Amino acid sequence: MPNLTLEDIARQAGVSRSTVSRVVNNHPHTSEAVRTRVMAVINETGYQPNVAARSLASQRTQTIGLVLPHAVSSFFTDPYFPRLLKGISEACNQRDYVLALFLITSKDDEKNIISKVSNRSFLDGVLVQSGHHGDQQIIGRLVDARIPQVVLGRPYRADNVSFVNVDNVRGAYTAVSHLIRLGRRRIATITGPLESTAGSDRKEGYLMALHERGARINTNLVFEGDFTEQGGYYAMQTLLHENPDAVFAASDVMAIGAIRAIKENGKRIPEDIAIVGFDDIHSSTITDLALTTIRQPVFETGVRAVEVLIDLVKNGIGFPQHIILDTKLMVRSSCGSNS
Amino acid sequence: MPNLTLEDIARQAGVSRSTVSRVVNNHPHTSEAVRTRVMAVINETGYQPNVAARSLASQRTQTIGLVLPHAVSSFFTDPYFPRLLKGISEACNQRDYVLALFLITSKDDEKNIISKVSNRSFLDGVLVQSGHHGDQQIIGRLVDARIPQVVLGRPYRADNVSFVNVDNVRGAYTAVSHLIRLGRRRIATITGPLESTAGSDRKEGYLMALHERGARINTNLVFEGDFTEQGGYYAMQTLLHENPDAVFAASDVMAIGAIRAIKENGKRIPEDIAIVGFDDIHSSTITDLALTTIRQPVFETGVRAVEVLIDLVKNGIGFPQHIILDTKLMVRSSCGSNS
DNA sequence: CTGAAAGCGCTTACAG
DNA sequence: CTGAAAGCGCTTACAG
Repeated sequence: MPNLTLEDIARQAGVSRSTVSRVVNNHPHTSEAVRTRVMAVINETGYQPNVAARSLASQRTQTIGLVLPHAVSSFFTDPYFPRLLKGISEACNQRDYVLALFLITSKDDEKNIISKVSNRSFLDGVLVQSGHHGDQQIIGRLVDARIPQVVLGRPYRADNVSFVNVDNVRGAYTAVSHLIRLGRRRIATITGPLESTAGSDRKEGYLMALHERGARINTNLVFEGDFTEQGGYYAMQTLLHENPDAVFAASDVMAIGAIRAIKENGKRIPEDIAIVGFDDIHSSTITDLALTTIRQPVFETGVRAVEVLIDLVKNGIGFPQHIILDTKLMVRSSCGSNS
Repeated sequence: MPNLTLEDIARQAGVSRSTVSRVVNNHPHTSEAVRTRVMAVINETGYQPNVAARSLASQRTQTIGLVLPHAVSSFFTDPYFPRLLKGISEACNQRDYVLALFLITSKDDEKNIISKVSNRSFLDGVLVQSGHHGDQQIIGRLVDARIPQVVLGRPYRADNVSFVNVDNVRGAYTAVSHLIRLGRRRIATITGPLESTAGSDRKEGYLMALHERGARINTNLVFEGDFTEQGGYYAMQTLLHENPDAVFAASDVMAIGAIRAIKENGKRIPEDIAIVGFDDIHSSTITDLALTTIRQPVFETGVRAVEVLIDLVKNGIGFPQHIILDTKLMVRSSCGSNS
């Protein structure tokens, strides 16, 4: 069967091409009679509009891109990405946008993808997962190309760019304040990579909470992790030498590693060491211990980012929008209760 | 800046539109002199061809779709998908194809996505993750629409459709044979969902190995899981009543759950119960125990699927291609050594 | 509410 | 090796 065109449908329905186009696109001013006649022919024939022709004429592609720069290594281990992807994907479906995915895994990829993604005729807008210095390049290119973009996470230089982020500072602050309220005094932290904004923001929250109670910071209680279980495990092994009575791990995955180290060391949780994580990944890997943690709205981050992006696409880039979503302390048994 | 067109470049380079097009697309018959002149103008101006116009004229989109039907729930917990995605994504980048992602998370999504994906003008081809009965619908629609497609996994009805799969039967057979060789006699299995082809194929491998040694099957030693850690945990709790001396878990994630149940029960691994998994997810979550497992080439599955798909796109659908990749037994400490 | 017509920016035989 | 020209299949002011 040859591909059907608007022209074919028009002929069969006895109207003009323009009219069929209006029906297909739900334009307001079409008479009920004509509309039903045309729809009948469309359903009968299974006509589907040509996407390229439509984009060419309308200068819209109804497609947005998602760029994951430099194959964020945690992409493969952290449940963060699947949840984010689900939010983005559902939001796109609902608004009738298609999602194009770009995983940057090498320098070659990067060049290629940057030039593809900055072609205005290709995508209506793009979402960039960010939080590392290296991401500035792609963000800058998109700004120069005047392509609507929304950054997921906090970019290093936030001016001129819209982003949707979670309040990492406040989340970490809340976690550590909780430990302080419970009477813990030697509170350690396993940070994320400090060159990432999520890592450094959560560390800042930790410091803020300690400063607030007027404590001096013991730098031996601060250890940089990498958002992996393995990293959490090693970090905790080192921190154990300092005899902490609590730990704030900047991700649940690292908390799981830390717990393993603590147990191997023969200490009890929460009696000897209380622990709080960050993410609320619902990991059943640790159901023998309910982990107190900071829940962050990952799914919602994806949805909001798509909403903002589509707004920029439709109404122009204008002023950058900065959306900061709240986190929530989930109290469970891993840090005990007031003593 | 107004968007540049071929016409603009042609004018500046003093050649025709056709010639610029040939240079841009690396067509063979263009003189070196003209080529360099045109390229100079292109680089100077930053010209990028209009994607829609190109698709419309060439009837190619250079885009392939990846459909994940019914939000395979393990998408959010199993490291399988990120690895698959990486393989697919890298292969696409290298061949200059763009990847459009479709997560089906609801019935509404499904309708929408099926009709979008079966529009010939939209995608050059599509990859469908499969292994459930429900996936037949979308596969059928794509066959009807004569859109090149490759199924990831084994579809229920394999005729007429190309697929790339892992040899699940043989993998499971190898795992269980290994346990038999080690002298284990009460070998249990935690299967995947039996309505999935991966689940039932791996169960078949288990049965094959036992039949081969002439054993009767004890159905109490077979328990259906769901590829989650939680599911593995519960399955193992039940199986423990049967006093098995070995378990074959149809996924590493389930094996992790099973290990938890075994330890809670006070049994030793591998002395009391040997365990073999499937996947080789390199989970550091269980580094206190090195898990013997069947490695499956997930990344390569993605790459091969893209290769086959692009072949179908370029050379016509023709006869369906069935590619079955080998697995490999990774012997570690969780099932001990010969006794 | 509907139609005729211009235009979106490419590719690709067809000549030469 | 290069150019003129047809054609890909839509959308969208502009009239009426």
